[in-house]
Amino acid sequence: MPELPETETIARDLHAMVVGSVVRDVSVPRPDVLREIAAADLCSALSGGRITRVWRRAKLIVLDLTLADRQNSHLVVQPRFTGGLLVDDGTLPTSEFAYSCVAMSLGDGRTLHYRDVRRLGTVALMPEARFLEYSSGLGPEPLDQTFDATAFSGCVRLSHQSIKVVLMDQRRLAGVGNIYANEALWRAGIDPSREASSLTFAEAERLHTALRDVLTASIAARGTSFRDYRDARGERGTFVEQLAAYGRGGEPCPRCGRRLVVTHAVDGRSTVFCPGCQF
DNA sequence: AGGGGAACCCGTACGC
DNA sequence: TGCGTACGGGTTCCCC
Repeated sequence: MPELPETETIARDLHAMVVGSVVRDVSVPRPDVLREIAAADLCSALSGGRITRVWRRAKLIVLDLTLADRQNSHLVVQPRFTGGLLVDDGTLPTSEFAYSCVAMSLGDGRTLHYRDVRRLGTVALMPEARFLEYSSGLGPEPLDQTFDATAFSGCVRLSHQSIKVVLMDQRRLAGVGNIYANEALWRAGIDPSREASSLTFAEAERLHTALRDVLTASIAARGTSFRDYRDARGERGTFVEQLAAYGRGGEPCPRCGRRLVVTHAVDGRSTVFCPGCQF
């Protein structure tokens, strides 16, 4: 379940590890993870390409490539629940790659794997124009310098849906999933089931700060490893220790001591909130 | 238009 | 014990 902080961690690590590398050849043991391109076309397109940057957009890991035909293209990886990118320098046990879906051998002998146990994650190769079109369908980045409380209020308070659903709507706001929606709402003291348009500007301002704070703190802790998530080195993030609400249903609220409630009534997903101090 | 529901996939947990 | 089945989870697509 990598959301923004986990994806950011993977992208930063991976950038340091593979930027400048040339892709030698590609195999696709499980082609059903591919989108927008067939396996044979992916292999021929990537071979001889150079990785110029690895970065994050929303919950996506984006590998910028200059291909052998000099076209700029983007390998867009969406890990969903169990997907991840792993670099094998020859020292990792082969059991780690039992679920490899796409394997790219690099010029220096290492191999970059997209690994995904349940294969709900996806990998797509997008030419520049297609990537821009795709990215433009996603909302603004919550940690962008220019994304202030006014901008946040603007993209959130127009909706008649619940504020939690709106926070997780990738077209309105990029990168927020169930964990950080729950946490931000707890930090801001706002009931997840509130209609988004009912928030005052002051409440939106509070939620904006809470969201940015929780995302920033989680990136500093290298993300939340709740179940499956591992970073590009196969290691867990430690932010799970700092979660106040998510995964803590039934425990006392760290702020007011009332018992945290779990409900599925808001959006069919697990929602945890404090009935004592979230209004 | 915007919202609801199904499909995607398989390890895990649970029931018999 | 061994088999069968329900479940979860984000995004996309289809339909209303």
